[in-house]
Amino acid sequence: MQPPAPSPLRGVPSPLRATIADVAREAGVHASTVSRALNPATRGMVTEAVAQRVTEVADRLGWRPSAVAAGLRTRKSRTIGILVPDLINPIFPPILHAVETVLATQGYVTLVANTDNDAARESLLIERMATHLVDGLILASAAAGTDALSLCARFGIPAVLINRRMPEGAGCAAVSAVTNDDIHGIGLAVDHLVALGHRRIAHLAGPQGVSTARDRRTGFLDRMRHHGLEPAEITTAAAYTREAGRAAMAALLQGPAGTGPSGNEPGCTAVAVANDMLCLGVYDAMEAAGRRVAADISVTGFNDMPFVDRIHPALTTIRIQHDAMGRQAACILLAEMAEPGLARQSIRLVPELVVRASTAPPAKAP
Amino acid sequence: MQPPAPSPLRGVPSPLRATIADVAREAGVHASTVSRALNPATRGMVTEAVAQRVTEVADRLGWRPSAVAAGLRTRKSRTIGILVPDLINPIFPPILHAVETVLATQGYVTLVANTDNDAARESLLIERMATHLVDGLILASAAAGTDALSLCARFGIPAVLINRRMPEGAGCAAVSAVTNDDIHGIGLAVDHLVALGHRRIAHLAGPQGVSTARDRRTGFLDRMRHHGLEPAEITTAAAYTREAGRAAMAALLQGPAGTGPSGNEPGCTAVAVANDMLCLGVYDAMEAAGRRVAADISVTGFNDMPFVDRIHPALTTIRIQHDAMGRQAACILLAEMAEPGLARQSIRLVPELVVRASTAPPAKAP
DNA sequence: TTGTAGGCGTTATCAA
DNA sequence: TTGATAACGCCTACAA
Repeated sequence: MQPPAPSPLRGVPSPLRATIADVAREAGVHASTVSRALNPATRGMVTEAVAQRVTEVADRLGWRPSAVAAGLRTRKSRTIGILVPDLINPIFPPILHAVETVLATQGYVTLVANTDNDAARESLLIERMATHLVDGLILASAAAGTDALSLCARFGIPAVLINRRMPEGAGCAAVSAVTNDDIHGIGLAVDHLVALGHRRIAHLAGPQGVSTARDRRTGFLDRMRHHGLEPAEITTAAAYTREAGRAAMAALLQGPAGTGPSGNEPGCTAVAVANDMLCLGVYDAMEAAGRRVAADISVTGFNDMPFVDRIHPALTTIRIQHDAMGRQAACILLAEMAEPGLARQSIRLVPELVVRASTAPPAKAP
Repeated sequence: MQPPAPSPLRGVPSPLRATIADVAREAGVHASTVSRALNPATRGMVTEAVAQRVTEVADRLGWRPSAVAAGLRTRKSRTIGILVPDLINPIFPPILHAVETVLATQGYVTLVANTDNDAARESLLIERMATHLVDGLILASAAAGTDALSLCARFGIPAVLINRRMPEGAGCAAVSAVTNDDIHGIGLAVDHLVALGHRRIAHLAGPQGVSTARDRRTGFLDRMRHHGLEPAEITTAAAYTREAGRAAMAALLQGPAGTGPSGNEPGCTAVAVANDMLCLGVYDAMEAAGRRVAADISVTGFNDMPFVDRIHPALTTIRIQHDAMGRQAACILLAEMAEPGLARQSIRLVPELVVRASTAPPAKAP
């Protein structure tokens, strides 16, 4: 009969919000009628007059639906989770933004969580999201050997991989994925360097646990072979971070013993790096070693993440379709949520080369 | 009697997970005993032998707690929400990371949502999070004139503001906040420019809806007055984005009619910009106009966001304490969740000047 | 220490 | 079209 206390003491477990029962009492109808009137999907089952009155009362009492109570019955939350390995990497926010934009049009809200590249944390987050009844999951974090997909299967949560895919024939349940054509992308970098005249080209790879890293490495080797070249060297960074990039490049600059002209020179005139984040560290290492990017050693990145057009020298890199990637993933997820039996699909987006100032013809041998 | 179907068809609303009742039946005890045995907080109320057996059965059946059902009773979720205005701005991820790290130690999981600087979306997200029973909220997005705080109060959700604070005496409920000393920070930039010999200094301000923008503007004016200088010009960018920065700087480069030596010169030799994101646009505009950063016009930023040490010329800026900001906010939130009556606190962190290459003495008049 | 019963707020299935 | 009733899965007085 009373509206809920107007300003409940914070933290006191009193009835904070009006419930359907409150509205029913006040409007003089049964709770189930209120439920029907207030739920857009069932509003048609109720006389317009009743619907109006109920709505009016609900507004007056400040009623809000309890997603928890509704979820307990319906197992739905109109919420989608996104797992990201590392929000600090600027390529993810634009992708997230695209995902959110699409999902918002369908009334879904998006919750992002950071796995920090930690498989245990990833599992915890998936469990937690499952328990909060997310209707679907977008995984930008899943690495091979992770429980992510089996957890999704166990909880019956539709999931779409993004940016990374599971190893072919890994025996795990089929999932849809939206990825880059990483093999093609790194090939563009190699072609560009070769066209500039480089022959001794190194690859600075990322941690091989994820498909992007493996594909870029494979693609590098393939394309070098295509040009009849031996890879000068392949180093693997410990993580996709600036610091790991610096460390890996520092090692590479030492050069394999006896390869360089003076025996202690880097064995390459160009490096195709596995991603832009690593490139920042590569620049750091080169600066520390007194080498000039482009003039001494050409560098290519991957991702065209925001801001790399303004670093110095501006980075030549492979642009991926951030926006399309997010949009496609969201669309596939929506489709699979609507129709769970739908065939899984794997979309591979085509990247393009963006030439800037970090690449140049090799310096003449002294 | 049966464990739940081992591999339930996805999307079919069958009993996906074992419930406490299933475990009880299988273990030959009552459901409430199972509840007590499985809840760490009440496990002591049960014989160790029973606890063991119950746990074992629960594991075997793959039981998972349903946060939804539990939340419906307890109104708790051990989940914290974070609202961010724009994930694409690289200053937020490091702050989020610090928040997550602290909260994770207490067993809380963190869910991030993007408001996109949209008040309506912000309200929707808060409602949605409330309805998902987040135990607390960290708001990096709240602008003046927003419903955020009243929504939190209505739902009884403890909240802490971060990076921004509410206007003093705005009549809104008191909230704790962790911010920068923006007034001091921009003062450091002015001092630095004045020390270099600049007298005609402009300010490129951010949208005045948020406290950071207002404080930096105020601080700029104060400090100029302190030095006995008139501000050369104050332009306000339409948003905290690179593009808005470019547009604002382009306008500023036109110069107020007749101010420059030739009547169409910019009326300043230096610009103190309200944040680093805008600076990227400032660089763009200067490049387009054929002006050199530092050599022609000095530029200072604010935030020391990741990567600005590698743009060209490296940005002189004001470093804020990302990490401390996140940590402090998380700690305050934890304290206020534990003890709702706690006095609100406002922490202001002290920023520092980082001198790089985007500032230099003013060019001699031709 | 364990069992009993009732309820958290909503929706779904009946019957009227 | 509306009302009655029973879940959804868990927690918690209270009683035994």
